[in-house]
Amino acid sequence: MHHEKSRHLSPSLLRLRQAGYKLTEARVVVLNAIEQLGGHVTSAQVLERVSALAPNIGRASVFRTLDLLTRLGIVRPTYIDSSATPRYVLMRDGHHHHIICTSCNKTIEFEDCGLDAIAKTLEERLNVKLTGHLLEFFGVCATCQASIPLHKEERNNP
Amino acid sequence: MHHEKSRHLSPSLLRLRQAGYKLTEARVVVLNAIEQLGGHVTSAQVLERVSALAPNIGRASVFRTLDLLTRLGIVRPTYIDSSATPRYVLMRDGHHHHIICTSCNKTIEFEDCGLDAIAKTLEERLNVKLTGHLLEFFGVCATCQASIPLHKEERNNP
DNA sequence: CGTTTATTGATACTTCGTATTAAATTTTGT
DNA sequence: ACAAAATTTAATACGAAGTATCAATAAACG
Ligand SMILES: [Mn+2]
Ligand SMILES: [Mn+2]
Ligand SMILES: [Zn+2]
Ligand SMILES: [Zn+2]
Repeated sequence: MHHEKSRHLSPSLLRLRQAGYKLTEARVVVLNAIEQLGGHVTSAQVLERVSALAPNIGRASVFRTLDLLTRLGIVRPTYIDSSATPRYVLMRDGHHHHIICTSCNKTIEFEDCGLDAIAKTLEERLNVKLTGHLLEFFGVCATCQASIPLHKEERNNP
Repeated sequence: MHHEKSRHLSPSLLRLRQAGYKLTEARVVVLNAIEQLGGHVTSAQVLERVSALAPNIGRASVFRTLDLLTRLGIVRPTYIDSSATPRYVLMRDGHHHHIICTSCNKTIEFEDCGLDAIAKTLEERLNVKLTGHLLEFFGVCATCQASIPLHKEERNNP
């Protein structure tokens, strides 16, 4: 990470630097890993990919970086299936929206959210400064609706 | 949990039973714990409260129940501060909305969300059946805006 | 009641994330 | 380009959160 030109930095790296954090190899590689993997990624996936890209990077640094990225709103942890470990998802321009199928745990991303109006209202009403949001819908995807009921809750309703 | 009358059941317990699950002591007590605690609660808090209410209930049952409640959409895990363990929040009628202050991690709940329109659109466009949603805004609360900048990102911007 | 079946409690275990600290890197200023 | 100052890191050992297992129990339902 020696003497790199700032015009070649990804938006995320730029934000990191503008927030006053050093642009270290660990941070750059973690971000690369997340971007390469795409979508919702677990820390385990990030760890694996990072050590493929740069085996020297320590496990603690990966967790530290995930934490930092979260605090800066670059990334957001989300709970998809079991009560286990979170999935991290890149926040594009402060926005992220998806639907989680409660039957198969598939996530469906979508782009449009009419949230700017509400955001503005909240900012005025509560005196807060909003920088991003996560919107999750829960429900049953088309495939799962079509398939034979697999789940007890559906079995018992004839 | 013997022979209880269904008219005295909380909405959550009703949902549990209508989904075909047995109304066990562990489940009832975990739900009581969550409702007593209120707001965003960690599994540790639930464990503690549960063992105060009914010391015989095993730790695994608490986690199993949190899992089940999540799958049924009665409760939703949310990530507030560190990258550690999730906080569970009760979904009231399928809705939950809050603002998380990225500076002090305080959460501000709010009621109104104009999401029914978008929900309907998505249902039609994607053929999904939606049952609930979580909406989180990120930003800086009034108090933190007023206070002297504590964070590096602010220190470095004169 | 008694039968059927889901669920539990106890415990041992795995795994994820963290604390610690000396060493290495990044930044900045000359 | 270089060195000083400050942050960040890698390595490792550690702790705590959640899980697998399974015999024992309790809910549901007639
Ligand atoms: Mn949006
Ligand atoms: Mn809502
Ligand atoms: Zn599905
Ligand atoms: Zn705040």
